[in-house]
Amino acid sequence: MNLQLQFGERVRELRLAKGLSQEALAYKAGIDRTYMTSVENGKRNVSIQNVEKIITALDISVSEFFKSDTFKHN
Amino acid sequence: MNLQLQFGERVRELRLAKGLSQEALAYKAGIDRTYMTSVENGKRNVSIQNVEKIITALDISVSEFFKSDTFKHN
DNA sequence: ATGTGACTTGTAGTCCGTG
DNA sequence: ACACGGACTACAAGTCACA
Repeated sequence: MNLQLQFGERVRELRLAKGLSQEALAYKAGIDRTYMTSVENGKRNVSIQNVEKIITALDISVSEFFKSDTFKHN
Repeated sequence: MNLQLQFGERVRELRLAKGLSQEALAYKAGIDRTYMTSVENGKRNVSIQNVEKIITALDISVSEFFKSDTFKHN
């Protein structure tokens, strides 16, 4: 069960690429700052609604978000 | 909030392509049969761990699962 | 600006049925 | 085979004090 971890890593990667702080991204996504921290660190079993909020806040499509090699292995 | 709906549709699409029943897929994924029904119908805010379980049961990578045009719009 | 532990409330997810 | 409902338990959502 590590999609949870991979998701967090990918969020961090894209967030940093955009030069945003966790706080700024959390605000954009409409979720709590400390919640964003634990999501990025793979500590939360995020729901698909929050997944959508976060991906949207990253200004990327769901398809692009999961295009990374990280998600290519079964 | 419609990633939830799109996810369900995509699950159904791939499940039917594999000729599986909801019951068979649910069993493979290790989740409840009645739950799979409501997931496919977009009625549930699925957690990322169950997303992973379902995608894995479909014998597809996460990246391939979300490659569909359904997930390309922001 | 990031991370953690602890906590309450709402709902995810299960299990029993029905048509 | 699929969809739905009621009753239940497990756990995610959401927030806070603190470092």
